[in-house]
Amino acid sequence: MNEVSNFFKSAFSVDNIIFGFDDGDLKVLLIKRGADPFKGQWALPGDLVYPNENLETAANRVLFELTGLQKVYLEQVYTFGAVDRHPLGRVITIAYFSLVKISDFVITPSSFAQKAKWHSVDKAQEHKLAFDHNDILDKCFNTLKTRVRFRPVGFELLPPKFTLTELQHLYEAILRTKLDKRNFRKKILSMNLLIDLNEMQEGVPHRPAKLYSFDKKRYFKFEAEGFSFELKESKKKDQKKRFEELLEG
Amino acid sequence: MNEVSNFFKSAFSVDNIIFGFDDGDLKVLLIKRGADPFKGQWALPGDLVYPNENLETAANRVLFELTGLQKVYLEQVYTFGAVDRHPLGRVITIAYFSLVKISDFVITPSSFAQKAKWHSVDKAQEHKLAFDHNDILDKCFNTLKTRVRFRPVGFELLPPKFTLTELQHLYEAILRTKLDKRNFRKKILSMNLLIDLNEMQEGVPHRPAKLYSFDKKRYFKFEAEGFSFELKESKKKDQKKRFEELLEG
DNA sequence: GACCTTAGTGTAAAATCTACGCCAATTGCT
DNA sequence: AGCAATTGGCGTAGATTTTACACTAAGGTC
Repeated sequence: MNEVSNFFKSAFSVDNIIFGFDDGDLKVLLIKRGADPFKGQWALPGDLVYPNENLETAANRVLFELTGLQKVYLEQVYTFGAVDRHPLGRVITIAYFSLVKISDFVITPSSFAQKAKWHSVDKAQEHKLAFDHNDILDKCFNTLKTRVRFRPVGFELLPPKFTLTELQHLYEAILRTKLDKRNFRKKILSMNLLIDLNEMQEGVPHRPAKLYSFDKKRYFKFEAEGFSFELKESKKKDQKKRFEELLEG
Repeated sequence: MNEVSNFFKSAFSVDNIIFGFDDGDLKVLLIKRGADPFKGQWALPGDLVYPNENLETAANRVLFELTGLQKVYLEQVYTFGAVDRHPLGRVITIAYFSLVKISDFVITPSSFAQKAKWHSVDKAQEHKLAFDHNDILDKCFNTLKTRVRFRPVGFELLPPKFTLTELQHLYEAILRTKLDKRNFRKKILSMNLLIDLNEMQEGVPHRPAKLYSFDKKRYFKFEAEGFSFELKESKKKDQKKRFEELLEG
């Protein structure tokens, strides 16, 4: 036990929590495991890290093999290392979360990806996932929640052109709260992070909304300076209640 | 390379960034390495994680062996896993930071601890530390900076009884900024997290200050509810400048 | 053209944040 | 005893930010 070589008998993996936003709903990409352990159960996509591979490289690899996407938002969240978390040996896992635009997403032909499916986050949290993946999902969702309040990462989840209402719905889905429309717009527009495209939605059965895109330059400038992106939820009680009813119904 | 057994040839360690506060200065505990690699260089205290040991247990163990302290604030920060970060093999390290009251601290007789020394964080950042420990220190210091703005973790660094000025100096040392005295007091007191002990400082060569302690009950209550502890720095330019001069001088 | 749906907009009151200066209490020195 | 030196402790007015809130506009469908 005191031999150094005894320590070099463990492995590490990365697990990816891939969030997407579609249909007013925050989703997470899960795969159905084809092999033991936990064969047949839903799990987070992940893989062992190659001996000569950096952690972030591994996370990007998993993401790419599954979605065909590169250069998307990816952030290390937490490392899970309970002794018994993996039935085959000592394997700790480093959890990353990434944000993808579902519109960009195409199922890749890899066998890995065949069994991938978007689940709404609520539903996924109710499932019994493989390994300690429920813990990992919870932790990452919480991180996303706080992240979105202080960094404008939400845009990573939207298509290149979006309406203010879509943006608001995204925030509401992540924060699981209802926001005041006028205050939300005021706040977002006052940051000057949006570019008004002078285009309109088309083919919607109601008044079309203006389309905006995200001003990356300004984003990086702010980020360098360090800024806060906090959004407060409505404090009025009935408004909260109304939203809770919406969530339940 | 595709044999699973090939993956089980790596190890992981924990590294502890132990912050303390003394003499108006934020400190970090470093040890002088007694063995290769990096013999004679300053390094963060850390150790390989035992095969049957949880990560947090390992971090607590390192902390205890070095300081004799248990049950102190400890938080996982980030995992560093560059392929070449350790000269002897593939070793990734999970960085934890902890906050200790220097007043509680007694040098323990372990050989490990013999070579431990508190360094002011600025100075430590200027040193060339072993491994990638400079990166780790920077990351953890930044995490502390943001943590302190939103959670009242600062109290973990102070003795059980402290004055408002001491508390303010602590915040200023961590945030590396100057805060307005009256606004700081107003803000802190308005949170009702402090207990007025109705005691005074003794033996100081000036008007003695009131002593306060931290109200843990309220802290946990707030934490459960989720609250913000943001403190804004003074916006007036000359005040900022004055502080920069202070830092330099 | 009636109706349905979502888009888009302003304001007043409340709360919070910011800047700012002076007297009080103690020690130590003469 | 008196004075100098040091830090403690306190209030307010103006600016800014946040919050609550409701109606008209535009387009599609039938």
